[in-house]
Amino acid sequence: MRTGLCGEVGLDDVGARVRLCGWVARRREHGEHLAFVDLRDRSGIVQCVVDTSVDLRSEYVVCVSGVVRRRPEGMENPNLETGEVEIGDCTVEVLSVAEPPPFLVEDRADVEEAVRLRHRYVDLRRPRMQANLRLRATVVSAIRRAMERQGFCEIETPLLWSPTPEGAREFAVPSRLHPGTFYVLPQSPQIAKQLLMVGGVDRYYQIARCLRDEDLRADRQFEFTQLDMEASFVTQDDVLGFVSEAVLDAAEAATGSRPPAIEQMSWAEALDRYGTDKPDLRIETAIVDLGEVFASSEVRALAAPAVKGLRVRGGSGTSRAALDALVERAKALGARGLAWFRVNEREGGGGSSLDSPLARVLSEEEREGLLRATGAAPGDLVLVVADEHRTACTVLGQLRVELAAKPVGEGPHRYVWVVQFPLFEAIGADGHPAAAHHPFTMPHPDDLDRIETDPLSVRSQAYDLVLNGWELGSGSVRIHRADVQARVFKALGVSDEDAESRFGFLMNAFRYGAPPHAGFAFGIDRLVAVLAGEESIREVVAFPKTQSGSDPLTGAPKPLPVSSLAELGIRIAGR
RNA sequence: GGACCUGUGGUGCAGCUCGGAGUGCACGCCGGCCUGUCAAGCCGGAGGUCGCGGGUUCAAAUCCCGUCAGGUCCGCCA
Repeated sequence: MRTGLCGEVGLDDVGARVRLCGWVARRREHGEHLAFVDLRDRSGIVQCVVDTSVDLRSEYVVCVSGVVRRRPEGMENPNLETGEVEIGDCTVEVLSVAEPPPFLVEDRADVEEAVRLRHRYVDLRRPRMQANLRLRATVVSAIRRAMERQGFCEIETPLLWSPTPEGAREFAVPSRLHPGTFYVLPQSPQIAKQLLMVGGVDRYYQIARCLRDEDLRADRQFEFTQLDMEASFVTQDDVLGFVSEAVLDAAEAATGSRPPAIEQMSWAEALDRYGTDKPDLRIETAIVDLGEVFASSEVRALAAPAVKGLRVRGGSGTSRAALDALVERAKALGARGLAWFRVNEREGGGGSSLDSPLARVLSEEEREGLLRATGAAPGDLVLVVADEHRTACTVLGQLRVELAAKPVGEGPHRYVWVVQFPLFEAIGADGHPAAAHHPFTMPHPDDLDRIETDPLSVRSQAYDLVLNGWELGSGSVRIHRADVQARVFKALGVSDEDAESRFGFLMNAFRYGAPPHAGFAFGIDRLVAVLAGEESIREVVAFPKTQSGSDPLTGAPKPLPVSSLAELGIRIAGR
């Protein structure tokens, strides 16, 4: 039907007769017998010179036949990829007429989300969305090739799975053949892939759809896509290598340049220096320890298990009102308080002076120590939190991001592996710690003997992949030994009966010869969003849900007819 | 479950503090003019349940309460 794509016509084609199909993006008419029609398809836009009288409106679908010619001197359009040529001697066939679109099909049109989603098929015609969808395909393709090259085997796992309440809320699917019982849609293929390892698959991967019935966010949809992988007879470093290869290949395919090898950082260091387990390394400043500086301080506000500081470059101009707001913000984040120091040029030059309510009560050594430790210079602002170690770090970490946050599309892509997560999180109301990753995560071999005596100090062999402050994914070396698993379950307060009813089939499988195995999963939507410079993964999903989980295009979710409910053995409460 | 922002012709906004006739801007749309435009230009025109419901008031887009929708975030997301 066509000889090529609109966006690919160039000087090489001058003189060629072409047939192009697409949508009428714009038309500029000059009297009855001259019109410039911008024809758009997925590849871009090309100008067609139409000198016959045809009624062409926005978004009509047309087929244009004509001859590629160089534009007359001075008539080139440098803003257009195809701006040096145009299609002349055009005959136009209208394939489909169109009503005026609900909004302009152009990138610069800023339209409310609900309107875009209701007419997503129009929205998707915009160059930005076309580029995002194709970028996503490029990324997925590169990942597949990297995994295949490394000997991984793509295997599909069931969408209709067994309820194994474990963390995220699951979507339930009623069984028609067994009324009153349910399948669930998988939060991830976690257990299935571990069964595959027992099944001798050795190296599994899947571009897997995962479903979690949790509240939505800019970086969270009910359905999302992960590169899910698992391998047997491998170490943590092997897994990091496999995934790095896939991610770097994908980044290279997407951006044209290969990022440097992905660095590693311990979870403890991430907390200490960035106050979070997903540090945004584009922001230069890190949190510094001021414990020594204020070790013997007389200032009561700074007496605490930990004193941490953050330099805010160029922040000395921050107004008193804004500083008060920062203090309030720090308190809202859980800190006892927040001390601030505006760093100014010392009167008469030479050195720095501190402007702060605390400046007078600090000793000379403390003032100098503060400046030295933070590296602050005149023009900067220094924020200090004295509190429990974790609180001091997380509060300053949050302020660091809020004060210096960069748009997703700005700056380099800084990948980092965060390793050596703790095995357990804080003791819960039931007197037991919670699994930081999941209950099948292998403890760090050096920490095995502390599972019972000091569980919170036990490190795990779990790891996260972080990109510019976005958690892309996580994984771990799994427990394959029944004795270790039993100890971890015991520490978590999971009874034998509990373990049997929730994970019995996995534990059973392990009795028949479980290889040591480890794996990882990362969110492709998030990776693509960052690579595309988009703030929300909705921009890289063809048909996303709104924040309240509805789809303005289809109207989902909707009630089912009573007859359907009856067949499923379901009665809606309160009717 | 909670906090905040937004909702005004098809689209994006202004108007809202301090109530006084649906007032304005840009784009789009319709008609006319126009043979080198390219976010074409010029002239003319149409298009509104100010999200919805209630309250206050002589009078509500504007103030108050509720509610719905979209967004950002907290909780949640092993």
